[in-house]
Amino acid sequence: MTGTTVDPFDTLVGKAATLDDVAARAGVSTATVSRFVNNPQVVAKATAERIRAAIAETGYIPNLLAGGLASSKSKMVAVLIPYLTDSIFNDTMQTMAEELSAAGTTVMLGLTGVSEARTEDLIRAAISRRVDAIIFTGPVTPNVEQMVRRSPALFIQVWDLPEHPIGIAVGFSHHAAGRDIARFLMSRGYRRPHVVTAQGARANMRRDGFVAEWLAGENAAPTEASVEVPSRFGHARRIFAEIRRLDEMPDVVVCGSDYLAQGVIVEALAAGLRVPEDIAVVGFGNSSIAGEMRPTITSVEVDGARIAREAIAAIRNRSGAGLPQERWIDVGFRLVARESA
Amino acid sequence: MTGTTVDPFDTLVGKAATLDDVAARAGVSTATVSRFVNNPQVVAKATAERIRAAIAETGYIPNLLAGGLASSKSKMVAVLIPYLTDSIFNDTMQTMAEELSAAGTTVMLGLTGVSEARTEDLIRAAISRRVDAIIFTGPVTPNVEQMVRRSPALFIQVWDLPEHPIGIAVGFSHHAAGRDIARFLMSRGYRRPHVVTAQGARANMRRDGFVAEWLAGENAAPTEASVEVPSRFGHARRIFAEIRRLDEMPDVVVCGSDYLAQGVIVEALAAGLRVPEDIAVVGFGNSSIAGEMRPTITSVEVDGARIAREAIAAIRNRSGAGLPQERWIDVGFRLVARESA
DNA sequence: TCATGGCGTGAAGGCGCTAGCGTCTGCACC
DNA sequence: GGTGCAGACGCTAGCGCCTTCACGCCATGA
Repeated sequence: MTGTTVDPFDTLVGKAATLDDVAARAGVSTATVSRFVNNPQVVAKATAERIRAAIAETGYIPNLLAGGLASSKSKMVAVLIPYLTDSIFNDTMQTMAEELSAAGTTVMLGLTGVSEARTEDLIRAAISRRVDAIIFTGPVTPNVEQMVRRSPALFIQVWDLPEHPIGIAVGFSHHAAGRDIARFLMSRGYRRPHVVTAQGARANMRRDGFVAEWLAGENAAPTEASVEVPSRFGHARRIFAEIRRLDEMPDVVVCGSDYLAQGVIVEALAAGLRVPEDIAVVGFGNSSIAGEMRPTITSVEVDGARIAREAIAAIRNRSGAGLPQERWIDVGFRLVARESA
Repeated sequence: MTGTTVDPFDTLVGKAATLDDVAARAGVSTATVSRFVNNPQVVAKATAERIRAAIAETGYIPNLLAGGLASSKSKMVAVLIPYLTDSIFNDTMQTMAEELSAAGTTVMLGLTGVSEARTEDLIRAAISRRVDAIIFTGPVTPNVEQMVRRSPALFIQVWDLPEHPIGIAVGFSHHAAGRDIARFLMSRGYRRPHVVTAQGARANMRRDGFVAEWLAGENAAPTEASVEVPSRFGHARRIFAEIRRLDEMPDVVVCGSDYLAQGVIVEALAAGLRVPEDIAVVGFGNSSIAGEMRPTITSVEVDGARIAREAIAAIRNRSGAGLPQERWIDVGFRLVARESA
C-alpha cells in the first residue's frame, strides 16, 4: 500500500482559464464576464447564456486574489478563538462556518490559545488578507487595538460585552451569569459551593459575579479551585481529588464548562457518591451533552448559534447600507435547571 | 448596557500604508522593501534597519491579496472537514491550525457536512483563493476531482488511504483497524459484539473489516446498529435502548467514536450494569476522554496530530524543492486496551 | 593595472480583475 | 423621421505587490 513515488504535480493540465479566456470564447469583453460573475441580472439573457457556456467549457474559476485586490473587498472573515477541542465556542464556530460559507464568504480560522503574541500574529495575518471582518474572542492588547483601529475591517468581539468595544460586541454579561448561578443555588438551599474557575477573563467575571452575590447572601465564602483553559473533562480527576481533601465536602461544584461538569459527575459516581444528593454539579454553556448526560446537567444556556448569526448580520448590515449599528448586542443567557443540581 | 448607536466606521484613520509609502520613507525602491519583507537577509544591514523603522512608523501591513496575485502563491491552505463538534478530526484540526499559522500560513476552514453540493462549493472557493493546498477528508465526487485536477493546489486526503488518491493521502487502513478490533475481542473471549456504525465511507470500511474477520473466526454474525454522523455522545440513549430490546444482550459494544462509547458507558452504568463485566465497550479515535473516563475506554489510537504534521510537511516539501513524494503516507493506528473491554 | 565576479539595488512589466466612465444600440414617443 | 432614454456593453486605468533584468560598485585575483 506504500512505496510508489510520484510527482503530485502531474495532475495539472495547462494553465487555469482567466476572465480573458472566457471573454474571448464568449465573444464579449472581460467587463461583461465580470458583471455576469458578480451580478448576473445586469447582463442580457442571451449574452449570459453564451458566457455561462464559455465558463463551463473552460472550467473557469475566478481568481479572488485578483478580484479582492481590484475591489478591495475580500469576502473573507477571520474567526479567532482560543481552542477547538472541548471548546465552549464550538456551537458558535460551527454555525459561523456554516452560515458564512453558505453566503459565499470564506472563513479564516485562527487559534489564539492564550498567547498574546500568537493573537497579534493572527490579527496581523487577517488584516494582511484584508478580511471584511474579524470575529474575536479574548482580551484585546494595545497592539491589537492599534492594528484593528487602523484597519477597515469590522471588529466584532463575541461572547462578551466589554465596556468599550473597538467595533461592536455580541455577547452577554458573565458577571450576571455568575450572579444568577449563585441565586439559583441559594434558592435550592445549597450551602457550601466549590467554585472551579478557568484562567481567563470571562471565567473570572463569572466567578466574581458568583462570589459577590454569594457573600451578599450572608454566606461563608465558597471554596475555590482553578484549572487551565480550556476547562476540560480531564481536569475533573484532580479537581475531585482536591475536593475530597477539603475539610468539609462541598454540597455543589460550580464548573466552568459542561465538559468539566461531566467529568466531575463521572468521578463522583465512580467514587460511589450520588449526584445530586451527595454532591451536586453545575455546568456552563449548555452543550449538547448537558441534556444527554446521566444525570442531566444543570447549566447556563448561551445561544452560541445566535451569537454567530448576530455577528454575521452585523457584517452584512455594514457591507450593505453601512447603517449605524448597535454597539452592543446582548443575547442574554438562561439558567437551565436539570437533574444534577 | 445597550442602546447607544454609533458608526463602527469611525475607528478608521486615513488609508492603509502601502509598499510605496514605506519605500519613500526609507528612501529605497519598492523592490527593496518587498525583498526585505519576504527575504530579509538579502538586503544590506543598514538598508534593512531603515526599512524596519519606516514600517514601524507607518504601521505598514502587507497586502497579501496583492502579493498573492503577483506571486501566484497565496500562503493559504484550505482544510475541509465534515463537522467541528464532537469530531474525531479535532486533534488533527487543532494541530493543523496551530502549526500552519505558526508557519505564517493562513487556514481556510470549510465544513462540508455531508452535502456534496456544499463540498463542491467549498472546493471551488478554495481554488478561487488560489490556496497552496487543500486538505480534505471525505469522498471525492467527479466534479471535485475534475476541479482539483485542473488546479495547481496540492490535494491531500487525510484520515484515509484511498487506492487512487488524486494528490497524496495521509491516513491509515480503516479496514485493518476494524479487523484488529475483531481480533482483540476474540482474543479476550467476547462472543456477541454489537457493532454501531456511522453513516460514512470510513466507518463502513471499519465495519466491513470487523465483520469479515469476525466471521472468519467461525463466529455468528454480530448484531448491528447505525447512527448519523458525527457519531456523538447523545446517540447513546437510542443505541442503548435498542440493545436492551435485543433477544440476547451483546457482551461488547463496538462504537464509532469515543464520544459514543462514553455515552454508552454512561447509559449502562445508569441502568445498573457494570462495565466491562456486564457489558464491555470499545471506542475509536483515542480522544483525550478515552483515558480520562471511568472506566477508561479501550480505543484505537490514531495520531491525528501526526496526520496534520505529515500533511504540512508534504506541503512544505512541495513548495520547496518540489521533490517527488510518497503518494501514501500510512500513519498506522494502535489498539489501546483499557478498562472498558 | 585590468578583467572577474559578487552583492545590493532600481526600473519596469505584469499578475487577473473591477469599476467608473463612455459609447452604442434599440425602442417608444412625438 | 427625429429625439430621448435606458439598458447593455467596452475601454481603460489602476489595485499593491513580485520578479526578472540590468546596472553600478567594490573586493578579489592574476
